[in-house]
Amino acid sequence: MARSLAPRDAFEASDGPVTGHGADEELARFGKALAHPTRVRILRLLAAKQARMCSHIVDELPLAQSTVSEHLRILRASGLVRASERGPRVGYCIVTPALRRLKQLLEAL
Amino acid sequence: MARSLAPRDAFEASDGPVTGHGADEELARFGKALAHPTRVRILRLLAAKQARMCSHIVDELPLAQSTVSEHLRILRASGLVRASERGPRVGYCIVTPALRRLKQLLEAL
DNA sequence: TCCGTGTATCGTCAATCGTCGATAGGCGAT
DNA sequence: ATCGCCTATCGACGATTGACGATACACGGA
Repeated sequence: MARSLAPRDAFEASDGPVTGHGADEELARFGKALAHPTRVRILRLLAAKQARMCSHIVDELPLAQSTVSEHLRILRASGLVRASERGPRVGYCIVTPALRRLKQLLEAL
Repeated sequence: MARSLAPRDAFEASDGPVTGHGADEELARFGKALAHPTRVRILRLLAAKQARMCSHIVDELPLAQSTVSEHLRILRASGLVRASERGPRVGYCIVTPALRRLKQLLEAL
């Protein structure tokens, strides 16, 4: 199942090379995060700080809570999004260095 | 099957808005193209002009010709890659405006 | 303590992906 | 016209995704 992919919050915004096999994998991970319109939408909501909690996002989208949670998991796994630790009131936010890293990787294309 | 996704060479490097539903779809399409390490690798090969023909790429990768062809199809469908038409000797290349558009969409995040 | 709120995970299902080998089709050269 | 090279498509397969509802889990408050 999909949930086995990333038990916890995932990767660093590695500062390594922008080409080569490692960079290919890294860029592909980011690409995967962006590869669904819903996830792009969620990123925008987080970037605009129009949402912080999962429930806020659920309110904005025509999707079940579990589905949104799953998209958030994928975003976390990519490193683009971070959950400000646990409890029922989890605050999500964009990981700015990761976003910068993504742009950097893309520049190398 | 996967081939039903894009019969022909695909989308323009639209110059439209960088936010909103349309932009979400557009960015997701680019994301999908980047979402596999092999496709990133192929993009690099094309960008470096180390490859032009499908067969060149097949030589560089441990994959069957049909698999590479499929990845190229997906890249074409995203608009990031273009096939310079005609014949058994198809030359592939990066579509620079599309790449620029991708970076532009990403900047809006 | 028990309740309510907010998230994550599970189990399931249909759809899509990534891969291959086989095969079809186009064009240049013989 | 026929042969060979190059690419696209087909059909199959196991794996993964995206979606849901149900359920388990964690914490703050009554």
